[in-house]
Order: sequence, then C-alpha cells, then structure tokens
Amino acid sequence: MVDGEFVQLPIRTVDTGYGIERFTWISQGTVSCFHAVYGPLLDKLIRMVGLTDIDWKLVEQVSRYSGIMNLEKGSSRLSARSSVAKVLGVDVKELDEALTPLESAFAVIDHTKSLAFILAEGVIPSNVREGYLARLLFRRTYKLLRLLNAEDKLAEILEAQIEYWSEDYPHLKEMQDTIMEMLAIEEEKFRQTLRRGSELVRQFSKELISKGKSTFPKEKLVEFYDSHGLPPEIVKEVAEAQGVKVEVPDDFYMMIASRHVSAPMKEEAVPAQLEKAIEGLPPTKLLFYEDQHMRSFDARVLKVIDGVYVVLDRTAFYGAGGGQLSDTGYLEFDGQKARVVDVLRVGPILVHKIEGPAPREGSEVRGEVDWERRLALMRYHTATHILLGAARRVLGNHVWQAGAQKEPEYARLDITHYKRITPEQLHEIERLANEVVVKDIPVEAKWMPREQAERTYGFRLYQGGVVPGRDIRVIRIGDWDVEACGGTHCRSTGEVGLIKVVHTERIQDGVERLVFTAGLQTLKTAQKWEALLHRLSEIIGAPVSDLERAASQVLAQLREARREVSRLSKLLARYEARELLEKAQTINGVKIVTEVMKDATTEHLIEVASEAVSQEPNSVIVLIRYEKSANFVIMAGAEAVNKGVDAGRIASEAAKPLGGRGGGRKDFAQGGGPNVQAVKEALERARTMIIKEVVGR
RNA sequence: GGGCCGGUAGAUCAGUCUGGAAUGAUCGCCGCCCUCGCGAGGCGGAGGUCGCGGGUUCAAAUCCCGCCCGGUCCA
Repeated sequence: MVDGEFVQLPIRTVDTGYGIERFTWISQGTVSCFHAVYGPLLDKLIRMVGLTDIDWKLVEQVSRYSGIMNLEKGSSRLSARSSVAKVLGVDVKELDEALTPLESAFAVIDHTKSLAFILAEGVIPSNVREGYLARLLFRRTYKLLRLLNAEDKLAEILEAQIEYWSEDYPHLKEMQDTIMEMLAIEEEKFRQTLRRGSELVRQFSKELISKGKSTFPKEKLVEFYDSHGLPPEIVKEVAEAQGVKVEVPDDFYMMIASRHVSAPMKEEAVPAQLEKAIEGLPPTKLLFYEDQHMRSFDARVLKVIDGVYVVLDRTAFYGAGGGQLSDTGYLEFDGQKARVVDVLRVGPILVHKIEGPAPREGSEVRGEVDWERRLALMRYHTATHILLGAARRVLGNHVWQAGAQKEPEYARLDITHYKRITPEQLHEIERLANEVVVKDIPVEAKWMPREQAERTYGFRLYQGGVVPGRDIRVIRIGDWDVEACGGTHCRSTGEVGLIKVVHTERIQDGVERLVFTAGLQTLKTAQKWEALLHRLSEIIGAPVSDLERAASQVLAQLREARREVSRLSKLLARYEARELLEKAQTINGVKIVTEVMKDATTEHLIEVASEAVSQEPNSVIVLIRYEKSANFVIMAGAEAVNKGVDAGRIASEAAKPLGGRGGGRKDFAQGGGPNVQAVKEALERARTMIIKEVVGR
C-alpha cells in the first residue's frame, strides 16, 4: 500500500503466514523460535528423546549469529555453518555435532504439531493428494526420531501435543482416539516398508559383493526410494553393514523430483465452438431449483447450434454436477419430438444436446423430463447424504466424502477411512441409514449466504468440495446431515426407500468405496441374487439352505479325483515304460524307443519317458502325441548322455518335418509342429540321429 | 492423475532377463525315530488354478496386450 493506494507487487505470491511465529519469538527473546512457541512442551520433548547434554550457552551464541548463515541453494549443511563457526571461534564439525540433534528435536516438535492438526481435520495418511502430505509428515518425523534413537516415543510426543494444544483447540482432544489409531497404523505400514526394503537392499548388496563391486550405484539409490519408499539414509545403513560403500548425493531429493515432471492434467472440455456460440446469452433460469419435482415445462428457444445443441431461456432438465448425471427426456414442438440425450453446463448456461428434429430459434417448446430416471437419481442423491451421515457416526468424524457418482442402476459413495470397513460396521451403517429412511425426515433445500451457512454448520458443508458463489444451496436432513449441494433431492427420506450397500472396495489407500442401491432398484438387486442362488442350487443339485456344504463337498471331491488321476497316470507310466523298453532296438548297448502315443497329454509323455530312463539309464526315449498339432518328448538316460546323445539336438532336428521347432537340454528336450501327417517321419529322423550319435564314437 | 516395483506352497521368497519336468528353497504343518517328558536334532510326508483374461509359440510362471490387487514416489 502506497499513500493509501493498493499497488500491485511485481512478484505475486501466496502469503501462508509462516512468519507469524517469528513475532512471538522476537517478543520473547528466547534462544530459538521453538522455545517461544512451544515453551514447556519443548523441554518435555527434549527430555523424552534423551538429549541431556546440550550446551545452551553455545546455542544462545549461535542464535545471535544465525542471520549470517549461508543458505544458498545447493550448499551443504557444513558450509552453511562455517561462517557462524568462524565468528564464534569453534570448530565447524564440533558445532555441527552439537546442533544437529537439537535441530532434529525442533523439527520433530514442529512436525508432530502439524500432524496432530492435520489428522484432527480428518486427513487420512495415504498415497495420494493431501493424504500423501500427512504420510510424508509422519515419515519425516519418524526418520528424525530414528536418528535420535527415539522412534518409540512418537506416540507419546503426539499425545503431549494433543494435550498441550487442545486447551485452545478442543476438537484435537475429541479426535484423539482416532488420531492415535491412525498413527499406529501408519507406523506399522512404514515399518513394513522398511523391513521389505531393507531385505531388498541386503540382497542387492550381496549381489554387488559377489560381483566384486563395493560401491552402491546412484541409480539404485534412486530406485530404492522411488519404487520402494526406502530413504537413502536407511539404504546406506543396511548396505554398509554388508560392506558396500554408499554415498548419498546432496541433491538426492532434487533428482527424485526431476524424475517426475509430469504432463498437465487434461480436462474434459465442452466443445470450444459451443462456448463461443453461446457467448452473450443470458443465464438459463433453473426451474429444478424452484421446484425439484417439476416434470414438464414450457420454454423459448434462444439458440440452436449445429442442429444439435439447444439453449432455452429456462429449463427443468438438470445439468450434470455434484456426481449426479444430467437428465434426459424430450423437447416437443410443432407436433414434433426431439430426444434430449445430455445437458451440458457452460458457465451459467445449460445446453441441451438433442437427437432428432431441431426446433426453430425463437419458437416455444415443451420440455418433458424422463421422470423415472430422474426419480432414481434423486433417490440416490438423498441416499448418498443419508449414508454419509451414517458412515460418520459409525466410523468417526474423520470420514469425508471423497467422491460420489449416481447412475440409474446403482450409486457409489467414496469415503475417507484409514482401514477396511468390517462387515459388522457396514451392517451398522446400513441399519442407521435405513432407520433415517423409515423416520421419513423432511429434506430441506435452502439458499443461504455463504458466511451464514458456514457459521451455522461449519466446513462439514463442503463434502463434495467447496462450492462457488456468494449464496450457496444447503441441503439439510433434520439433524442427520447438512451439505452444500446443487443436486436434486427427495422431499423426505421416506421417498428414498430401502438402501443396501451391495459392494465395498478400497479404491486407494485411505479411501473406501460404497456401492449401493435404493428404492425399487434394491428390490431388483435382491431378486437378481435370489435367482442366482436358485440357479446355483440347480447346478449343484442341493437345496439353497444346503448350498454351502454341497459346494465345498464338490470341490473336495474334485481335488480328490485330480489326485487319483495323477496317481494312476504315474502308475500307468511305469507299465508303459517297461513295455516300451522291451520293444526297444539296442544299438551299442543303448536302448532306443520311438513311439506314437496319439491321445496322451504331453505331461503323460514326460511321465512315461522319465520312468523309462530311470528304469534303464542306458536308453533314449522319443514319444510323440498329436491332435491338431504334434508334440514330442525326448529323454536320454544318464549313460546314453555319456555316450554322446544330445536330446536337444535331436529335438531340433526331429521338429523339422513337423514344420515347428524344438530344443532343450541333453537329457530332456521337447518339440513339435503343426504337420501331424509327418509324425512317423519325425520319429524316423530322431532314430537316425540317435543311431548316428551312439555309433559315432 | 502420472511414473516405477511386486503378485509362485499356510508364511517369506528363488526361478522370469536368455520359453523346454515347479525332483523349487527356508520357516511353519503332519508322521516316525531319539527322550521319563519337553526342547533340540535325525528321517519321511502332505501342501501349487505360478493374480485374472486374451495373444504369440510345437511349448508360457517366463515374451506381448488388457484388467484386478498390493506397495511406492511425484503432482
């Protein structure tokens, strides 16, 4: 501001308010900002992590000169300290050793405060979005504590933070149990990651050593962090225990970031020419907000684009938004009918996409909404609100809507939760939701000024994300649920009908998806399942009540039968092998068998040949089967191999007449080809080869 | 939303690059031996839709494509 006028800065930034705590520092004159902000809590933490021999005199001197630290990008920690060390006349290494643990403690106290607050707001640690921030915060804290040998104190520290801050922010205390549980789960996950990762590093290091290398390649360091979440310090620790030197580059995390420069997100755009064509038209009057149950209306055509897109002055057709699909239906005019297949929102204007004849610009049309479809969507929308309220009551206050979609056949609601929902919890959610339905609570839709709505209901309003506008539309279901929402809803919860969650899945770490039905669709689903059960019962041949037992019995019998087949097949192979050896031609003491076993499986050929060579090590067995194509197996006993027989070479030769290829080891090879009429010829070739190899010596 | 890694016996994993019998390894489980008993040890045994679905091939755990699930990093 210059002379009472606002002047735009040359560089525009977002002021996060990070500096505010420094004023506290300046006003109190403590040795560090952390002392000023955390006071007794800091002392407690320093005791907890066992930092007993801090040279506070030194710290005080350092704080006076901290302004001259060299903080240029890329400069290392030691060089940053060097100027301070020089002024104080102490060795820079000693200074570093004295300060680093304390700074870790500072970082820990700051991080744990952030963690307490971010978790209390319902952010759930995960691998995406803000959840990932929470996870990073946790993992950095954990690593710092590990350096101080105090990672087991994390829970205690967080509890102390909650205790300390809940005096001013009581919701921290309310969320304590949930926070501590999330922390425990997150800790276990990270331990798992470290365990898994350390094992990989150990194996890789051994491999390096066995190859005679003793330094750890940088790319691998990056890979271990990027793909396995293993921080370089820990890789270093593990690898050096195996005797491999590891050097962590100063710009390690920059290297990681540069690997992830990604393309900007593509947005599904409204056709560009459309946006242009409707420029200057007045906002569409949204009749579905005046009466959510309006099924038909009269309107005037303002504009028709390409004979497909129609803009009206007013409409009762809902345009897709808030996870609710747009309406379909008909436009009627001059005795003609055009189907409305989609409704697009372009700023404040709704555009109807039609199929069929187009109305004239300036003419009057009558709109007819496909009511059955809309009714289903409204039920689902109201059901979504009811279900969310139920989930929050059963699972906890950390539950937020992470997305929602309503289709005519089913709807889904994604909610944030830090572990899998158990079947019992799910039943409880369903029970509560349907209780709300049965109570037939009125669903109230009201426009109100944003500030007033936020003051009355809090930020819980914004389940589907923050909505734009000075006035916002608030949907309230008694004292069960209140949300800012632009969708269409039932008059009361009773209209929703029976709500049933038909499926849950974990769509990502920290987000659980509930797929559900409502109203008559629930009945349809139940009937579908019923029919399925009856079909199953017919197939298995047991009454529905006995299906479970009957099905497992069938499976057990199948297993038993498979075992029996394999036992008999082996037994048969023994006799077949003996028979084949009796018919064998003996040349130079080597028994040669070439035989067609037309309908056998390749597996059985292997069994027979394997049995034969173990009965007679001085033999070569060639067996072939065929149907649409031919497969053969060649085995050479140990003594035959000693005499120069090479099954692999024979296989490759014998496959030629079959029009295929073959190969394998000296004692065992396979091959085949599509020319089944050449099986005899293939066997002859094999025999000739074997004789040559046996006699050749 | 994008990148990377993984899914093989109850568990942890080899094998995948370079296609050719899963005689797979260790732990766990069962039986026998040893012991007064337990543990340990010795011997033997059971246990597998190689995540699912396509394709290539004479032949796929292995190569190619799609999907599902888990992990991880980045925005």
